[in-house]
Amino acid sequence: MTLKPVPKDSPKGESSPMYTISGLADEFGITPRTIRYYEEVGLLTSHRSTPTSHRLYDSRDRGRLKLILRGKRFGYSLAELAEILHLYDVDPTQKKQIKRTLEMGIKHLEEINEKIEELEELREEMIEFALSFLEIISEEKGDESDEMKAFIAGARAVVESMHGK
Amino acid sequence: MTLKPVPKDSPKGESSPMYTISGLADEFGITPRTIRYYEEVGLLTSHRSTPTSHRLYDSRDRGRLKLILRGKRFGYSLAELAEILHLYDVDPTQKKQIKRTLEMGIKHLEEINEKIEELEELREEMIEFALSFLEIISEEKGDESDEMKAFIAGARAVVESMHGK
DNA sequence: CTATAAACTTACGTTAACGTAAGAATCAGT
DNA sequence: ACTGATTCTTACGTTAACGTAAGTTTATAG
Ligand SMILES: [Zn+2]
Ligand SMILES: [Zn+2]
Ligand SMILES: [Zn+2]
Ligand SMILES: [Zn+2]
Repeated sequence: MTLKPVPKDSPKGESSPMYTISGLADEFGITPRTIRYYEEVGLLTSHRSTPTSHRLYDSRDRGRLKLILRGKRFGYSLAELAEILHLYDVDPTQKKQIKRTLEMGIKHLEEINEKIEELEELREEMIEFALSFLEIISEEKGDESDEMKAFIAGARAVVESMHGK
Repeated sequence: MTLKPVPKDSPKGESSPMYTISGLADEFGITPRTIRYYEEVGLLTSHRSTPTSHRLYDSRDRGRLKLILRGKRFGYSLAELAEILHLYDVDPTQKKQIKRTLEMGIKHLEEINEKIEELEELREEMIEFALSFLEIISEEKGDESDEMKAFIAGARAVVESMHGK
């Protein structure tokens, strides 16, 4: 009988969970190269026992990576993300940085609010269009099969349920 | 006295408003090159009197451009946008395309819904962080000027007002 | 009609964000 | 200690989405 397999991403002696580079890559559907690149441009950090050993990541690094990937999905460039994530790096005891950090943070929050509003507008537009599309093809009722009619009715129900939030 | 200046983007004899390429570019804060590029890759169309004359755009083209730019701001690639905007090109009398078009449209709508949820999560995370940040610097009350105190109070009010939607 | 201003085509240049390949080093299991 | 799987560094390659420059053509105002 072999030893209980230790979870690959939680090396034994450690107190907090640690992640390998390919562990994170697999989890987030990216490649190790991407993670190394983020470190290369100063967006992410890793921890090594010796300067030549393999990279390890703690849950804080993991959270930061998650934020980076999330930001990317909303069209932020890595440069913008570096600016935004700066908020998470500031030492709250350094009075000098506080004001600017808060200003930037609030500015970014307002940008996010605008983005949410715009996304909701986009959804509304698409919904309006889909509904008018459904309207048009319903008026052309003729050689439509029962299956097609059912499909159209189903589609209309789905779209309607999204309408008005 | 000169003639009443005709709006640059509404050539005289036309019934519906027409836009020039730089008119649209200025309006949306992009360059003519970008608009030509979108046409080059088949995302946008223009209308010309002769094959060599200047490009003109109607309000439908303008709306489409607006959608493209909006999509870009949410991280969609031009290829993805081409797929999404396909919904607007389909002939509703072509039974064959209807089903697939509706399926794609609903799929994209669901993606947008997920994006909105994710964006709201991101906002909540940032708000939580900002609040804890404000908490920390408030506990270190010592050599803070009145101006700084007021600033911090103001920031907290702003962030609080965003909290919980 | 002429002179600018805009727009056109063509084509090469640029940048961000990785991909990919090669060879060396490190780690994990036996 | 051996071995196969991972990871490492280095470095050149790639792609999307335009930027930019040059020379030409088309529109518009006087
Ligand atoms: Zn860390
Ligand atoms: Zn509506
Ligand atoms: Zn048109
Ligand atoms: Zn909360």
